[in-house]
Amino acid sequence: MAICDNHSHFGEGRTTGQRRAIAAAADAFGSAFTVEDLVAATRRAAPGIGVATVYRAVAAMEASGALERVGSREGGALYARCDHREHHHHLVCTGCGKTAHAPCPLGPDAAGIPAGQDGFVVTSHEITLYGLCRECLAAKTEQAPRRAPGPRRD
Amino acid sequence: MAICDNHSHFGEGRTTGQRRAIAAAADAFGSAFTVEDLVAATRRAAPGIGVATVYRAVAAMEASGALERVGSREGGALYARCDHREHHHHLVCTGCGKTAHAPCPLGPDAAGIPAGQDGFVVTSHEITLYGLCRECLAAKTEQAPRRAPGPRRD
DNA sequence: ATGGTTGCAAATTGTTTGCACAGTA
DNA sequence: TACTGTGCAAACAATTTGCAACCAT
Repeated sequence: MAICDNHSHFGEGRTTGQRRAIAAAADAFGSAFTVEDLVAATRRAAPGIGVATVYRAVAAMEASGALERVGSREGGALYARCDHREHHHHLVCTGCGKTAHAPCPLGPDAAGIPAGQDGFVVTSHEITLYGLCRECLAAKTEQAPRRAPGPRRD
Repeated sequence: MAICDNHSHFGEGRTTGQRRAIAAAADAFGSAFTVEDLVAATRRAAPGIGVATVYRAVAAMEASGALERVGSREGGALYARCDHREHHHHLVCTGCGKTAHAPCPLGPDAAGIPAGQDGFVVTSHEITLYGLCRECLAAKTEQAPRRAPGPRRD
């Protein structure tokens, strides 16, 4: 799958300057970002861009698999660049929000899922690993342990 | 842990009629529910209860571990009764929203997490299993496959 | 020319908060 | 009596949508 046609981040849509700017801004992030972040970043290249446009672009990118929702941070959804290559999950740094991809700890094709529980048939799963990236870990150990933006269940 | 004192669902709080009604309503659910659902259910026993009260009660119950957020459904958080006994996860039926507990597929104390990825140190994880409960599975197989409220990433 | 895209602002919606009053401990 | 919990409504914040102008194709 992943009918990754010629169109870079958006599935079908037209290639406009704004969309290009949004895609570029998204690519530039090395960590997860909120729509708000993306708007701010995009505006550095396309000053007058509207929030709605970014929301619509994000929806399109998510639909085409160029973006993935990796959780949420205090009322705002977190996204990360990510080409739907194959089944994988995300590591999210609770310190800075940086994300990394992680192989599925359940195995190749999600084998190992304790199915049958109460007659349930598991069809899919969702895993998010929280932790600290190298930098945040270093910062944390050399200073007094501070409160981190704890894992949000969303 | 789970300093489950005499106070049933709320940690410290006082025992009021409303809170009792809310707790009872929460207990009555066999599946995950949104705050909206809970408000509706509670109102059958305590007609005049306010939304804010329920939100506050939900927050208290979540804090005390009597309730757990198990995802979100189209803009609304999903909760489920759940006493924080030990580390576990949830099975959510994509057909009806029913939930069940599931042991952690990663093992007793989350061993098996592919840590070290990019210098990350994994401190916690979050897993939600989606699938179909016995009833929904039966309903699905005997009829034409219908679209289910697909797993929301939150 | 055609239809998707954009901006702006208004509208929605889920959730929180301020405040005066009621009820528990 | 001293607070905590409750209701109501206003406040908020994230996200969506209507609509006219705009621009790839």
